[in-house]
Amino acid sequence: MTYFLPSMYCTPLYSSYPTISCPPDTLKSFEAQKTCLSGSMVTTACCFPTFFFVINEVDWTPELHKKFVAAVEHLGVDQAIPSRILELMKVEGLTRHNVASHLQKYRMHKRHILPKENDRRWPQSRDHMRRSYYPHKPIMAFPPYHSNHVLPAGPVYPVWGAPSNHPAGVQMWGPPGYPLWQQAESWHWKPYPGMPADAWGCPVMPPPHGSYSSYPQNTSGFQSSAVVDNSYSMPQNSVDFHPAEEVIDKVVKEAISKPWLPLPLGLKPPSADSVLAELSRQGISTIPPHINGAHLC
DNA sequence: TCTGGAATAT
DNA sequence: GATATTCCAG
Repeated sequence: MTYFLPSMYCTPLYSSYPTISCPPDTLKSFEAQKTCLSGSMVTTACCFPTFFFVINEVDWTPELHKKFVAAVEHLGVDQAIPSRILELMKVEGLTRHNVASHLQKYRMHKRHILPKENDRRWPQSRDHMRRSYYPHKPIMAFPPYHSNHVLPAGPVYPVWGAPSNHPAGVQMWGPPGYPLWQQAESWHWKPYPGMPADAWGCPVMPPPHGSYSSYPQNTSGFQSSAVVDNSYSMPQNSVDFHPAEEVIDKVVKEAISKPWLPLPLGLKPPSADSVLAELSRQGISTIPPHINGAHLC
């Protein structure tokens, strides 16, 4: 899955580092930030002079998974092959490979779960009970913060998270008539490691003492002060809640103004080929020198 | 050459 | 553990 973030999140500082490696902790906290910022999950990111790439990993949200299951059920188990599932799902950006991979897992899960269900039709683990209270991931794409950000005319990223009739913590393996599947404890919505489950879509809240300069530049600090610490609890209905964009802005601006401090965003570059292909797809014919010929991986 | 599916890598 | 990537048979 590919999408862009507004250029404001790509600083000149970043652009001087066509190849950026980051420690796992940084990348992890970057994940946490993205959760706050967009409500979407991805794992690989790269920053270029004018924009910020996030590529390649599909977030199989409950909503997306439901589409997948609906397609599989519609086709029937025997006819459910990646290309046809993809056709039925009608999800822009999703590839046959993505679907094939998910289908593989889906089939493995069915093989693994169904025999168990004969013995225990209504598993009610404590985890499941807790997950039932997880809020929805927010429906939230990046607003155009600045008019000069480099973004395609239309959204190029899928925005999952339409409210469903099911708790967001529940992955629905199987057709709607089979609640036992959606309660399979081995297949569930997972929060980020180190983050409380109810931090999904957690808006970035200001620190209690009101000074943004107290935000550490390293992301573990950012994470602990703004994301993981849910003492800044969000409203009950997180779907309708918008993050404190101005707070995000300030954090980013501070990162720009203090380039000597560690970067707040963990960046892991994609392959040069995928970047060039994406640029081409976006109709960008002029390849910035940072990208063209840069050592990207 | 393309596709699906299993195995393997990340 | 989840997803992507690779490999191979059809």
